[in-house]
Amino acid sequence: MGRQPCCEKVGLKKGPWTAEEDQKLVTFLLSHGHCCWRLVPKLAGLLRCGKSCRLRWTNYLRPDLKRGLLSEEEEALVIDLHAQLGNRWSKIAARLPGRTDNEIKNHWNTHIKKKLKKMGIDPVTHRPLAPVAQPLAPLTQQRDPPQAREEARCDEPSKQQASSQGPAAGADENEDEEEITPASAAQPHGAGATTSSPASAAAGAVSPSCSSSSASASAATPGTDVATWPDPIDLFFEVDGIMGMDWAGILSGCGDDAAADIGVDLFDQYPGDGFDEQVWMYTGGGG
DNA sequence: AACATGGTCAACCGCAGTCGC
DNA sequence: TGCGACTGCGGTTGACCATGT
Repeated sequence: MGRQPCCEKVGLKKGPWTAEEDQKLVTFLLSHGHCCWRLVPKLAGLLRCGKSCRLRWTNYLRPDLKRGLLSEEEEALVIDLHAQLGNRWSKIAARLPGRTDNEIKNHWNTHIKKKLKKMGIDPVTHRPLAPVAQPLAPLTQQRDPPQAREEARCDEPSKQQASSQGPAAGADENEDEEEITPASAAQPHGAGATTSSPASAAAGAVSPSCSSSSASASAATPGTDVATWPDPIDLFFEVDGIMGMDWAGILSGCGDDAAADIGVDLFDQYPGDGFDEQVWMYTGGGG
């Protein structure tokens, strides 16, 4: 007994959004907010399903979105959070103001994953890929310093993710929130300040971070020790001279293009007059 | 200059969780 | 308490663009 589709698919448009559709959706949402996504397309005069509208809004039209490449701090944070949370992109995205889960997921799959692999790190487990230069020694031979234990611990969430995401992801939702709360609390959504501090905050206040060099490790997971594994994030940014890239330039050059691509400057239409991003975010969320 | 290949990103699909009746 | 509807999430796909041959 299958579920009903989220909307009547007959006659509904699919595929890339046009500038006109974007404009309709933004105009509607900015003036009405969204009470329930199912009604949005009808009320906004769009031949799309609500789900599609929500996605478009969430991933592309939201005023608080940053566009462009992730900064190195953001990448570091993503790696760090991924080590803790696994593929829970929405959770990770929640720690990066202005970034969407889709964007982070894409960035992970296209950039970070490759870099990690190139470095010989398993992007899933954040551990060295098995039979490379330094095969894992038997546990009894591992003499892991605290730092190594921290990194080893990063394996836990990933393994849960890989093996049994369901229970881990579902039942522990609140626990996760609490666990990482220090980081998230320091980063209200839309704050726009993306620095490395959340990562280190998470690292220090929460569970040991993969990127952190702080020695707070206590409960290493037996069997996951990696004796002399370098800090993955430090290593990551040494690869391909990423550190040397002109991130600021890249970032500054990207934002406008995205808007130009859709042929409409969304927020030219909604100048400061009556438009407050912060307020709008809550308007949209609250319905 | 044309074609082939690879990379990136936006969007869709299906599942799971939550909420209301 | 059970059922159905809605929302959100993560995985996957397909189109577009850039680069290499």
